[in-house]
Amino acid sequence: MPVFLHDTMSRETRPLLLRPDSRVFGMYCCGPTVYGPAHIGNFRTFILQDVLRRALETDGLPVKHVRNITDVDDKTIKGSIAAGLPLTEFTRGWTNKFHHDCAALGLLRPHVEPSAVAHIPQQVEMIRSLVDRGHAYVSAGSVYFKVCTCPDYGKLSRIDGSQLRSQSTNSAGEANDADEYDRESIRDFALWKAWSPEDGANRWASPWGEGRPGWHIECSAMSLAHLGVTFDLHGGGVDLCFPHHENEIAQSECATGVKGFAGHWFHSAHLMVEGDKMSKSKGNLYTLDQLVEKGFTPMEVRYALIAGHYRTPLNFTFEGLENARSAIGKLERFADRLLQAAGFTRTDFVPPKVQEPTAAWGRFAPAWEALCQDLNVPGCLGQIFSVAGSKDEVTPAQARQDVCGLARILWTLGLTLFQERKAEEAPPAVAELGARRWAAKQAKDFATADRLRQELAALGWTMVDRKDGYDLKKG
RNA sequence: GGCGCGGUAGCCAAGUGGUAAGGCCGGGCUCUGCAAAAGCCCCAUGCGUCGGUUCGAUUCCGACCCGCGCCUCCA
Repeated sequence: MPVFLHDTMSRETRPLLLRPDSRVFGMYCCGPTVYGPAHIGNFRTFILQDVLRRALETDGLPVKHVRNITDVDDKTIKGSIAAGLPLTEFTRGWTNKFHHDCAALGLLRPHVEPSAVAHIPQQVEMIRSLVDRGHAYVSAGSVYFKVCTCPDYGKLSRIDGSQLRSQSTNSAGEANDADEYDRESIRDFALWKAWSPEDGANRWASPWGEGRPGWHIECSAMSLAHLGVTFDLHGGGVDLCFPHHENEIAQSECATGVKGFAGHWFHSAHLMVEGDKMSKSKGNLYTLDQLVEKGFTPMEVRYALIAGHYRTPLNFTFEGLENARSAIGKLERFADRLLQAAGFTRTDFVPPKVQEPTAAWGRFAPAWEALCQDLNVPGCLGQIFSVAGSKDEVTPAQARQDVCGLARILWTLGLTLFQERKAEEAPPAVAELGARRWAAKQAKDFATADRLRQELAALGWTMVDRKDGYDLKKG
């Protein structure tokens, strides 16, 4: 069964298939701007793209996943100058941090991760083509895209360009950039920006003088370089729909003369935090590190971020994170029972051949079908738990099929079970109390044992008895 | 104003023209010296409001109310 996905351009839910003349499914995703740590809102989008890619691979489609690194723009230049570092050194640090977080969250590495600063010649080339074809003009050393030369501009977001509200001030009430005055129309956007003193040493040669590329052009140039004139799917957060993706379409189609830039548009909804829009001023822009510091595992964060449908804004809350923790625990216990019924051990719980189309789904076929219906992750999770709670008697052979199906579905979701949680080391005084209580219990001196339990509680520790010993937990 | 998304139990969240998955929380039970954990059971005559179509609508149509996002560089 192919994966069906809603397409922003056509507003239809269509199957994702290999094109007749193609051997690989080309997928381009707008990546991070590396000027600081990515926040969980960024990661929601990247995780959703990861789930989509995994679903396609599970379906047996060969995918080429390209996700760029935006390492030359206003923010990276400003950040590097403030940090007193060369641009590439500054962005390398944040790129490494991004990769580290991605690995922790279980994201597959894209097959190609092109850097914008490493593709300046390609961007210049595309701009030159646009100028040659009359789709761009030079003004004061900058180059702008002439929107009125692109009749179908606005087709993705269905915005009628001529009705764009013109504004001479931004949302903060400040006058917009001086370069506004060099544009022929408010709708036109920069392809190349002339060097200005605040760019410091960051300047590149071009036929129009020294400067740097505009923002939108990098994705057009890099998708062309790595996926060709047209490709299968383009993804990003909803906010990129306009103007970024709209501009990409205009640039690419006008530069190559070929329509149908991307076959499918995948936009994921934004994240809210505790009912509020995420913003720096509200201090609710959480990073992975901040959540890990609060004791949550990256897997719990991943679960919480995929627990809502990708086209519905998700309200990220600590309650949701706790919910994810309980749910993962339940999944792990169920997997253990299933493994046991199949005569397997935990180390067998890996899906080495997820892309094997003949691999079994067992009772997890409905869970997979949910994913195929517009990447319905919440529906998929519901199906998994339905199996977990079912009273079906299963034979060992059926259990082995189920194990295969569960492993495949969890791989597709990118959920890794049985990860060790770092146990908090009990201080010596607490460990001493614990040992004394255990001894008292063994001696059936329950009065002393209960007293010691209360003393532990007073110190903020809980003692959990097992058959053969005990654990000390904080809180 | 334009474009778009959503309103389903205490919270989160699927879904369907034929009478509401699942998770969390809560309640009960079992087990356990206690506690915790775990397992089992229970938990929306109801799906924003009002009309319409229909044998039948939460699901289709219309209107309205409410919340949210984007509208030039935020995933």
